[in-house]
This record gives sequence, C-alpha cells and structure tokens, in this order.
Amino acid sequence: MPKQVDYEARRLRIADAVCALIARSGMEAVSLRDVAAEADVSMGAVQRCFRTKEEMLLFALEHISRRVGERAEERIAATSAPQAASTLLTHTLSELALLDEESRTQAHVWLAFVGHAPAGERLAAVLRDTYAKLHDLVEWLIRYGQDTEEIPQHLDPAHEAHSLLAVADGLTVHVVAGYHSPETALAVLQRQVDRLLR
Amino acid sequence: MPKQVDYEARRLRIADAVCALIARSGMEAVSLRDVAAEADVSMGAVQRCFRTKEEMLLFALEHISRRVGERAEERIAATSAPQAASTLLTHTLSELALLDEESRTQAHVWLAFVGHAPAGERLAAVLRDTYAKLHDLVEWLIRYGQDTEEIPQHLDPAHEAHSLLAVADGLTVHVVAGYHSPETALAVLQRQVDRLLR
DNA sequence: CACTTTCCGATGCACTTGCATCATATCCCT
DNA sequence: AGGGATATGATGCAAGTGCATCGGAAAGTG
Repeated sequence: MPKQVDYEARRLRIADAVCALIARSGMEAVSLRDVAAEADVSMGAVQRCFRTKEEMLLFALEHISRRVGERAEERIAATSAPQAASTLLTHTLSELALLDEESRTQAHVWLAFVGHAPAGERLAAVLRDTYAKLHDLVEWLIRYGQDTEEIPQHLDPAHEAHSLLAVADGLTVHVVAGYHSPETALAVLQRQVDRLLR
Repeated sequence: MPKQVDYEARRLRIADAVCALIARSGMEAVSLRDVAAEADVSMGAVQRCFRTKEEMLLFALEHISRRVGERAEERIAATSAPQAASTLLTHTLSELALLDEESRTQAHVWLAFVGHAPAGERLAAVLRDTYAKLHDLVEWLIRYGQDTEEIPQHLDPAHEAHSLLAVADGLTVHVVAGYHSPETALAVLQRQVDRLLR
C-alpha cells in the first residue's frame, strides 16, 4: 500500500488558514497561494484536498459553523446542573454572538460569508440550516426556563427565540463594525434576557 | 474654460453600478471593468472619477449609508402628524432593517461592507458613525413615545434604542442569509416594539 | 531491497486584475 | 471661429489569479 495521509486533518488545517486570512484582510484577499502559505503547505496539497476554491470556502464555512454550534452546546454541558436557566441563556447567547476576543475571528468570517450568501446558493444553504439549529437550541433553553418557572408560561418559546437570535446576530454585526465594544454588547444581551423573566 | 462634466452625477451612477454588482455576485466580483460596463461608461471615466478602487468602494458605501438614513427620516416626515409613536417606530425600524424587496440590494451591500470592516479602517469608520446616527434617530423616537405616554417613563431610551437596533440588524442578516422571510422578520420586529408599550 | 501506488510541489498557462499612458475628441470662452 | 484646456477611452503593462500538468519523492508491502 502506498503513502497515506490524514486528509481530514489537513483539510481542517487549511480551513483554519482560510479563516485567519478572511479575518485579517477580507474574503477577496483569499487566494490559493496565500492559503497554502498560511497553512504552511504547498499549493499542490491544497489543490489535492479541494477540487476547487469554492469547495474550499464552503468547507471552511461548514467548519466554523460546526465549531460555533459545538462551543455553545459545550458551554451548556459544562455548566453544573443546578444553574439558573436565565444565566444559562445569557451564556449561550453571548457565545453565539461571538463577542469575546477569541471568537472575533469567527465573527468576521461568519459575516464575510453572509455577505456572499447571494452569490453562492450552497453557501446560503449552510447558513440557513446553521441558523435553524441555533434557533432550536435557544428555543429549548427557553422551554427549560419555563419548566423551572423562571420564565412565564404565556410566552411563546419559538417567538422569543427568534427575537433573541436576532439580537445576538445584530450585536455581532455591531461589534465587528466597531460600533459596540463586546462589553456593551453583552450588557444589551443581558437586559434582553432579563426582560423574559417577569 | 474647457469641457465640463457633472462629476457628482457620474459618481452616483457609478456607485449604483457598484452596489448592483455587489448585490448580484458579491464584493470580490467587483472589478473596474465590470463596474464601467454596468454603469455604461468607459473604464477611463471611472478612473477619472475615483483615483483608486478603494476610494470608489468607500464612496459607494457612503452613498448607501446616506440613502438609508434619508429614507428613514423621509418616512418619518411623510407620516402625518397625529400618528401613534409605536407605529412610527415600527415603520422606521423596518425601513432600517432593509426588509422589503427593493431594499434587498442595499442590505446585501451593507453586509458585504461589514464583512470587510476589519480590512479597511476608513470603511469601518463610516459604518461606525452611520450606526451612531441611526441610534440617535431611534432614541429620539422612543423619547417621543414617552412624551405621548405610550412608552413607560422608566425605560432608558438609549438602552432600548440599542436593543431595537440590534434586532433590526440581526433580522437584516437573517433575511439576507435566507433564514427568514421579510414577513417573518417584520413580525419579530413588531413584537419587539410592542413589548415597549406596557 | 525493490516495487507499486499514492502524494507532492514546482512550473506552465490562459486569463483577469488595478493602474498608467497618450493620442484624440470634446467643449467653453474670447 | 478658433484656441486652449480638459475629458475620454483604447491600449499597455506588470502582477496576481485559479487551475492543469508532470517528473520525481515518499511510504507501506512483498
């Protein structure tokens, strides 16, 4: 049997390089050569991993979508059981809003892709169902809050989830655009969650 | 005196072409040649109007920022005087969220620029103070609502304006990404405004 | 150690990019 | 009408683009 290589690992490595480049200098600055250099592999390797540039970008998007989702669930799981539903909600949403410094990169990348949604249908599809998943997550948290009686029964979890997701994404935009600091954004988010509690 | 040309008009024409191109196929698809073709002028004309491509993009961004702001104020002014503050708020916000079909182009362009904010400082500056202006507008509307006693006095107009703006921008993202229909988004916005009224 | 099979990375290629150049056409003022 | 300033658009150019190609390096098996 011939030489074998861990393609998946390399793909991930390349995806990270793509994200770094996008975050640093925008999406149009992403060229195969630059990606190869950033990932510290040869251009040939990149071409072997992805048949086309678009495929590469798509994979990068799926990659960060997955990471965002995972981190959110992880944060929920990590919270020790007897936690107030409201703080759970706040934490999760602030994770989704990509506010902290380390998530900044992901926020840039995410918005760059949103900006390209009209251009690529497959890309838009990934965005769509990532949002659907996140919505379900938030809705579930709200129901949980209703079970613990922190959140009034008369509120519609699906509706409230839509609002909260919108606020979170709006804040992402505002932070990336430099209009809000992460702290301010967090405060806005907090107030929005608190409003559910009465 | 020699030949004279209405540069401002041409610049606007070119800016519109830029926006159309961005909305149709993303920001990286914008080349001087394509812009010239779309605006139906020669490439030389484009180069005379803007010294560099970046300058052209910046102008285009300022252009649509101005248009969004103007349309919002226009909608307020057009509303006959004895209008409920709440409907005024809803109308203005839905305008800002760029929900309707005709604003779709502007929404795409706007988000494309947000995606490039990290890359260009001057660009980010425009975004920042456009948001500042919009915030002031919304805050003013909320105060007006408090004057007419539709909105409780104990609410902080600045804070509420932040929340509402965030929701509006979040919905813009969701609509552009194809996750929400404009109608759904409008409903979310409506509910968010209604919540202020008690 | 050879050998087969997979992988690599340099190079080539056709094309596009943003910007500079310049002869020509265009217009206003005297 | 004509002179002189200005705008114009075709063309040139170097750099960069995505993708295709291919000789040879590398690795697991006999």
